[in-house]
Amino acid sequence: MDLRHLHTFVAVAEERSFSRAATRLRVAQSAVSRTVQALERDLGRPLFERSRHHVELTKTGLATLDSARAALAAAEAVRAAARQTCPCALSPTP
Amino acid sequence: MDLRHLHTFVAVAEERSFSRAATRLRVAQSAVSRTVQALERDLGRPLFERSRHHVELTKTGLATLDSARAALAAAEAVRAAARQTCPCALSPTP
DNA sequence: TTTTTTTACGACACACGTAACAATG
DNA sequence: CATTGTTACGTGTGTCGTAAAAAAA
Repeated sequence: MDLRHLHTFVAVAEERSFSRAATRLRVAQSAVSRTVQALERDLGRPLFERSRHHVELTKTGLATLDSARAALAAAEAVRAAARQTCPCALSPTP
Repeated sequence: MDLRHLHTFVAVAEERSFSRAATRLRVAQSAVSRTVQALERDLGRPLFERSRHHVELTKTGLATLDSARAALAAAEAVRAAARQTCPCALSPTP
């Protein structure tokens, strides 16, 4: 499980398009395709129904989307928690 | 930000030792050391106070630990949500 | 000396971009 | 023909394990 995978998954789900997601993420379409494949392999379920000209979420994709967003938010929260400590922190334990 | 980094961080924090964390995670100590370094570099803050014979959390490390656990749990929740859909799911949209 | 963390080195896996393919409208 | 998603290939970055180094009890 990789946060980058989830980020890509959410982008494709929101854009309903691999190519638009690629544009948004500023990577090549092939990278998006492979990343989603990797996540689907990891979860053991297809996340999208690829019909040549439009992309649709599977049931699994739909059920997973919210928790994927939550996981990304949780990761952001980690960064926020670290930043929240005093500007340039060591803890001298005085 | 990488979930593997967080996993390693939590292990070291719980064991208060790089070497015991390495044993628990079944990797070499050097890998643990480098992974924690990478996370600290990513967050821009030291997470541990290394005194040769014992490891202690910095303020940042302490403030970050809970959210790190939460992020790992959120990632697990993604997997659970995917598994929760019917045994071997496609969505035939009938 | 034993135990701890860090650094150097070589090997392997993963992800990227470019480019070529396949398929639909 | 234009657009969309996938696959092939070469390249670079990251991570691993082993091994050596540095420091303290």
